[in-house]
Amino acid sequence: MQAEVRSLTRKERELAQRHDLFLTIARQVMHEHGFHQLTMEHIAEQAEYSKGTVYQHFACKEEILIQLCIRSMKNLHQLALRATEYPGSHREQLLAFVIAHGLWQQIEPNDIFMLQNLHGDGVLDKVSEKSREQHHLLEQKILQIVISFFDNAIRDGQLPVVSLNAKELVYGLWSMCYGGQLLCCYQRPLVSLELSDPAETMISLVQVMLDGLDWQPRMSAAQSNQLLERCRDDFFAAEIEQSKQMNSSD
Amino acid sequence: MQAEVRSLTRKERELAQRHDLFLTIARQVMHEHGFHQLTMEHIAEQAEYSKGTVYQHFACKEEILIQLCIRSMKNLHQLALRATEYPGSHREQLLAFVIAHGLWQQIEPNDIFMLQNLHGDGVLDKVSEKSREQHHLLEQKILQIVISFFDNAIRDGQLPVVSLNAKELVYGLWSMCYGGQLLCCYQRPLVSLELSDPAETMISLVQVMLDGLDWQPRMSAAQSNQLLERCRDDFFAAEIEQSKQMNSSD
DNA sequence: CAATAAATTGACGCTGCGTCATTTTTTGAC
DNA sequence: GTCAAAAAATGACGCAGCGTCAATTTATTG
Repeated sequence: MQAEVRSLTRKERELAQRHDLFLTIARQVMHEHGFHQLTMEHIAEQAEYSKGTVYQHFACKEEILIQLCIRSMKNLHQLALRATEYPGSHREQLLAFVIAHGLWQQIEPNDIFMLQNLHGDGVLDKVSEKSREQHHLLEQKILQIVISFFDNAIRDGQLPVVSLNAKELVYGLWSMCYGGQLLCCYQRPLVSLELSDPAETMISLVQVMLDGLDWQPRMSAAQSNQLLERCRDDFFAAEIEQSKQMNSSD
Repeated sequence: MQAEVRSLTRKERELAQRHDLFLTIARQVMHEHGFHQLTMEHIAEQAEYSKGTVYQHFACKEEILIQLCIRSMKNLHQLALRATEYPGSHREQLLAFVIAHGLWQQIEPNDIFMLQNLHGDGVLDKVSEKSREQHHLLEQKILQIVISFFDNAIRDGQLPVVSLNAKELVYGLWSMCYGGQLLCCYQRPLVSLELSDPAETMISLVQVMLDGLDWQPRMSAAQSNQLLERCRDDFFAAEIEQSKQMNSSD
């Protein structure tokens, strides 16, 4: 019985290991040549397996993409959870998340391309129901954390209730962060805006938005910079290190 | 001589007409089935020409896409130009543009998909230098108009100079509007945010941002709504009508 | 009307997806 | 250790769609 179990787990380990190998190779190829250059043959070749074996793990190219996206979003989710633990005001916690979001992008700039491709036409249709659900759930979890920052601030009287509710404000924040990341990827249109540090600019822009909401306590530019440094060099250090290791192993 | 000229122009007219026909069919197919379902064969078939003839007009699928994007962005450019003529404060002019942007999206929701696909992986690489330049130029022109709203407001002392300059603020505005449009397209993730009217929400969010900048004169919710109605029902009526006609002819 | 130029066609080669019958490897009973 | 049954791996195959180009059709002109 024990032998049977051990045997099964060895098999399973091998399977999981290969699954990871394929994902890792796919990621590398995608980052070097883009999603549309990624071919199942190429992955198989690189991994020294045949195409059929790759197809035993992933029903299609798109399935590989979404699994890589899920991997990346798990990192973001970790960062979001960590941000809820930031010792400070609700406003600082939200900003910690925005900073984490920027760091997440900086650690692996190509991941945002994957996310963009995931929403490209016909991709989500081809993907397995399971992966789609997993991705959606992860997105909802992150979203819920961000909503809670707003809800908590409203509850504690630090964010006055205006015509916009918490969810609408999250829509704005999400739009700006996501849109900003995409624009940075596009590169071409942005050069004329001469941004020296888009991630830092984004933090200031979020501060402007929070000021517009009159979210207390307000923060000076110096306080904002201090928060950024604390988050980057200290508070998220462990998560960043972990992400970096995950990515460098590819 | 005249006969020769007349003959040439007739030829040219026919050519231009067919060029438009192909674009129009491509647009329709894309809106019905998405970019990756668009095939040169299909276009040729629908237009009752052969594939080779389509290839005399467009070197590849991607060239069709970018030309459609250029078409759509010309509409947006018209709206931006019109916004500069809005009789009101600089703040109102900027908001008029944001409103126009929302209307532009509402008139043809699928156009934003085209723009997203344009930035998808490997698309801009395949496109002709000429189209890429044309697209870029159009984008720059629109961007320049938006920058000028900020510059003018700063010059006239209505927008106090803060740590962010005009271009950085445009980055924020653009990120939010563009990101918001994309999120609306994705549909799935947004349902949990329960937005009744994303376009209207976006205007309020921009107002929040402008309040955060302390851009004078401030506007009440009532004034904001009034501006929206004036823009939608009156000020941009001609441009909207024109766009609608262009799109319905497909 | 014929010669020439221009436009149009669709068969062809190619790449890459996804399948599945065949081959190879692993397993476990004896 | 041997062998039959099960599991895993393989790559040839069919298919779709891109882009090309030699051959054909249509238009122009002296």
